[in-house]
Amino acid sequence: MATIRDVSKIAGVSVATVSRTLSKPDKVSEKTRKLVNDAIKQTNYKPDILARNFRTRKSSTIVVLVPDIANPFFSRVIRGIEQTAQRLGYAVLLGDTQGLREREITYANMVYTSQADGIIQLDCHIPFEDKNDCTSPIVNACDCVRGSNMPTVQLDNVAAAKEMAKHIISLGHTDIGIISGPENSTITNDRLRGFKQSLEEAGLSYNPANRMFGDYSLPSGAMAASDLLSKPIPPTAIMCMNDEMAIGAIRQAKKMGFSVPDDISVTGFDDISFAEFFDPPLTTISQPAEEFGSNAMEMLFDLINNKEPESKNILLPFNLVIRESTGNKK
Amino acid sequence: MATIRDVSKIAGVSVATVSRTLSKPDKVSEKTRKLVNDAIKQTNYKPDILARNFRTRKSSTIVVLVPDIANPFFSRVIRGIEQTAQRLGYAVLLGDTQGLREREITYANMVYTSQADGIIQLDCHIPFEDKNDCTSPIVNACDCVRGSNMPTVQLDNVAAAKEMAKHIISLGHTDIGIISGPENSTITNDRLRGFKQSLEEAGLSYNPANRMFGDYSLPSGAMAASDLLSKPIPPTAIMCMNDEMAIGAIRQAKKMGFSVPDDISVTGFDDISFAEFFDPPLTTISQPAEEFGSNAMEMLFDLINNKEPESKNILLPFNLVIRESTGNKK
DNA sequence: CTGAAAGCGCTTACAG
DNA sequence: CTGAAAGCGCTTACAG
Repeated sequence: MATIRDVSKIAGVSVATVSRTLSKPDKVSEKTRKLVNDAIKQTNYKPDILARNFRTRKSSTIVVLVPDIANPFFSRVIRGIEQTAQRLGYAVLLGDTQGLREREITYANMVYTSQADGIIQLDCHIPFEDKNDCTSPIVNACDCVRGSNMPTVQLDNVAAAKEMAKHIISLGHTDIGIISGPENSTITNDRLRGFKQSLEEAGLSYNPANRMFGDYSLPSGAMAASDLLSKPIPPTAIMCMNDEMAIGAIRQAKKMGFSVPDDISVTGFDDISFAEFFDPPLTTISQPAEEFGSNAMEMLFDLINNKEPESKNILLPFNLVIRESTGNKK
Repeated sequence: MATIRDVSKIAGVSVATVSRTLSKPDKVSEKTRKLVNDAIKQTNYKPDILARNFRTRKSSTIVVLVPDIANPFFSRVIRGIEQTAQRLGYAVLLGDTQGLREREITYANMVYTSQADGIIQLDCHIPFEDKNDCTSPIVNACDCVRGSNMPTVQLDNVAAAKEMAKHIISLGHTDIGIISGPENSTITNDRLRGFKQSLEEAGLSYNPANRMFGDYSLPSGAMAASDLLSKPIPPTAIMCMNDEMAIGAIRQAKKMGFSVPDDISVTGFDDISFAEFFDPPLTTISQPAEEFGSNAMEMLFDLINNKEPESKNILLPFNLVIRESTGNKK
């Protein structure tokens, strides 16, 4: 591979001039610029970005910590990150953490080792050994740590769950099951809170026995639904904290001979592409997945470059999408 | 941040010795080793990997070119890549190309600029300006370019499609629609070939009017099915080239009043997690998605390190999974 | 086993 | 507008 030195020799100028021609062409005379560009073409020179990054002390790379890349919602978030990163001149390193603290720390350490300039964390953990030492540029998106000083991009999960519960209650349901995510997730807690608020406003009481735990996967939704529907008097509606669990729940309900929504209404969350194509199409909360990514990346860009972001706590809009998996209580 | 120089001063040794303590501790006396390690702890020294990479002329990073990261099959492949890369000491850069040649080239160029040591391409394109100049370490996985000299990891798509078609034919279907991927894809062509082979072996003729084109998305499957089922005499079975299109097709069939599989059998390909939970559960071909990734990464590792890979053309096993979306012709 | 020294390919004040 | 020179933080022959 040709280096900047090879180019400078052929062009008959110094390496500084070649460098300048590349980075600040207006600071170079037209004549010299042509000389250099010709030499670049002749040698098929490509600047060594690794050397440049090393010299300028920035990697122009960010690392994204994602608990599960195969989750369709996160995939879309990452797509949003990648597109914006590309536009802003950053490369994206993939850190599939499986939610493991050890892997989160390993990947987050890349900032200390100059391999990355910043971090986007999609899980509700602080990915540092010392939780008080969040000195790295980091944005916490999607499921966010409550009360940390990390900047966030999130949904108003309380309000969204509240609106969903309200919709269910408006259909006449009073005995409502809930399939929630794992207990230590901020998203889970917020959505549960919204659910409870709607119950309360409707004068209904929250029955902890109606709450089942899943892990956001299809089978976990099916298992939870099985428990709920095996009760002597099963609930007439189930609110699920994501679409996968809702799809698993509906599948299980059908298997057990329940009709959806005639016997039981089921709702999801996220509005993944499959939601609309499922039978019945899922009533759910749509979220602008790509925007989580693009907003997080833009904010991180400001943080890395010591600009004050417009906002350090972005709340993205949601939308209740009513389809056919919910119906009036019979 | 502390540098290797800071550590060396505190430990009272040369930087070379600090470097050695890190990379070849057995070449350093126990006493010195302790001195150095203490100094490392005291200064909280973290080696600058960017500098190390620059110095050793390798980035320990690979870039993966994926047409669509939100595709559930590719997500799993990438998960396999990431896990194996991590194990082998490589970081993974994400190149969401949207199938665009321009973006493929941009990302593939990272090898020339020292930002990456190798490439995994998941699409059937040669991602270089000059298609004959595949000098970069590259592995072509999933949808592979036919007749290029890039090493490959793929499925025997001809055999898989053949087996699927055989299954459909064995149920008595003779008028079979096919919803295929885009025309220029190797996967598409191979699967079509397998389909035709089974027809031929069964003495059936291939009817080009029964072939619809999709783009592997849910809506495209629905649209294609709509065309197929609007025919005066619609086919009694539809073979789809992936699960999303099959799910879209079933959804559309149901909308149009067809029962699946009673009126029409529908098959998918990939066995994504939703396939099993759909109604009816999808008859499909399962592929070991993560293994595409791990095999590709292992092969790329050998290529990067100038070891001869065990095989340069890996064929992964598939499995016909018969569920309830296929049934006997009535 | 250890250290002095060269050097990886760039960028960037500085001087002219 | 241009060049000489320093230097980013490491690694690695080489010599002892």
